[in-house]
Amino acid sequence: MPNMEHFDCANCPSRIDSPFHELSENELSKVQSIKSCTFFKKGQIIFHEGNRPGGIYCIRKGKVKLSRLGSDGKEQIIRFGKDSDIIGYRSILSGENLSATVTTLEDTSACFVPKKILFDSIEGNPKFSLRIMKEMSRELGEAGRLITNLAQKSVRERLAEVILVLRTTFGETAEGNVDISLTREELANMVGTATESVIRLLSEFKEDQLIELKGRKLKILDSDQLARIGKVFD
Amino acid sequence: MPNMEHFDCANCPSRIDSPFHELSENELSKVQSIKSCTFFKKGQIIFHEGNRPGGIYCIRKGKVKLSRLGSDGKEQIIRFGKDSDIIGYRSILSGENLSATVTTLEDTSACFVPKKILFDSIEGNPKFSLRIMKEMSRELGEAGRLITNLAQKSVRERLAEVILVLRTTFGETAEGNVDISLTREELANMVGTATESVIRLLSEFKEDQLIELKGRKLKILDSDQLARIGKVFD
DNA sequence: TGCTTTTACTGACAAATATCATTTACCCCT
DNA sequence: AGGGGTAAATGATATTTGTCAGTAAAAGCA
Repeated sequence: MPNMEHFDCANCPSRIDSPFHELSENELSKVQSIKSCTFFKKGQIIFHEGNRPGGIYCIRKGKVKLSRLGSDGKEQIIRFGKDSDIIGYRSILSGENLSATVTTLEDTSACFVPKKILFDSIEGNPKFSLRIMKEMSRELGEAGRLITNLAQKSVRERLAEVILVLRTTFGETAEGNVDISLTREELANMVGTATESVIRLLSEFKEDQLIELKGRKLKILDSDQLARIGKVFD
Repeated sequence: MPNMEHFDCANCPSRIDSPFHELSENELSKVQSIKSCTFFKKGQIIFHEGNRPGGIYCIRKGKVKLSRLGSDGKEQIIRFGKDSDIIGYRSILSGENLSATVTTLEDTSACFVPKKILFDSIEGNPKFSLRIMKEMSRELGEAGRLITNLAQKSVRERLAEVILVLRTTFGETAEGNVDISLTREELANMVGTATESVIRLLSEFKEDQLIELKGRKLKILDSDQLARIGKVFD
């Protein structure tokens, strides 16, 4: 049973970047009074693909992966969520089942907002609606890029790109490592390849002094060269 | 220079299925008075990736493909649009450049709605907003499925699935052919493979009596077996 | 309709990647 | 801090898919 605590939205640093930033004081206090905050340990599942959620989660602090099962039962990581991201809203808005499973990658605290509040906010505040739409638009653009990469790039290219994307998404620790800990299998499940291929290619990148590896800690040494390998132009 | 004509939204059969169905008579008449209808011949480009559109198009009648250029300059077909679909709204809503090029696959008539009207409709009508969000949610779900397939399925599996998806999307002609005409290269640009591979696999499917081929006309003979090959369970 | 350009097809070969089996390392838990 | 269990690494091999070259067919246009 997850730990509960009632955080204050008004002081939540993650709110500034979330759609809830668009709400009036009044609207926010309604969210505040109804939401519930939950603590998830690393590896816990927040949402399960196929279920119908009763609301969304707004991530206060933490990291999660969104993944789907392919037809062979293999996990495919679609995207990540971190501080201030909201998850589960796609399913709520479309009225479909959850299309992805959400799993924490480290200890995470997130606030559950019942769907009624979400719909009320959309009903009453066009700025909030627009903010949600903007978020979805961004995600759709991102999905299109991912589709093109998966369809056209080689495994080697995709892995190089994934390494760079991870740094962009999660940043670096004080020691200069990419600030996310993933297994080789999870990397493979992002790239869409076999775990062994990821292992071999990482060794190659390490051999070529593009990255440094210490267990799951990964440091980027030559991002220019990685970008060239991954054909990342932007 | 495309041909112009002013169609009546109120009588537009495509409006029923589009987000504009949510507008009041008043709101609709404003759209009606400002929109402009355009005729595009087969093969014409409606939107060009990277540009900033001044509004969206609502497809009255026709078929289009949405595609992006990969880093090697190869086309990737992301999805299709047909009667009652709206295109270009992602870019308008996110404020980003167009992420895809839209090209007509046959003669198409579509109505241009300036972005101001779109924003006004969102501002003034939450039902319209919700309808747009629902549409985007559906697309995001679809994108997630596509990502998983591209990452995990073999070329053979993907082609089998694509054939079935095309029939679901476009239906069949009176003769029983899938009601869309695509080149082998375009099929390859959906599947994410080389044109030669598509040609070989199509011949194989034909050999195995799963499909019938006459030039670009394609008839599905055994959709169950195709679904099994493509690992399509739903 | 006939002509020109594009598209479709075929084969041979090369390259990339998956698969399977085995060993080694390391993570995590109590 | 030790040890069981999972993850990582490596090698050998099979399979899939891409590439290149060349020919045949068909679509589109004057």
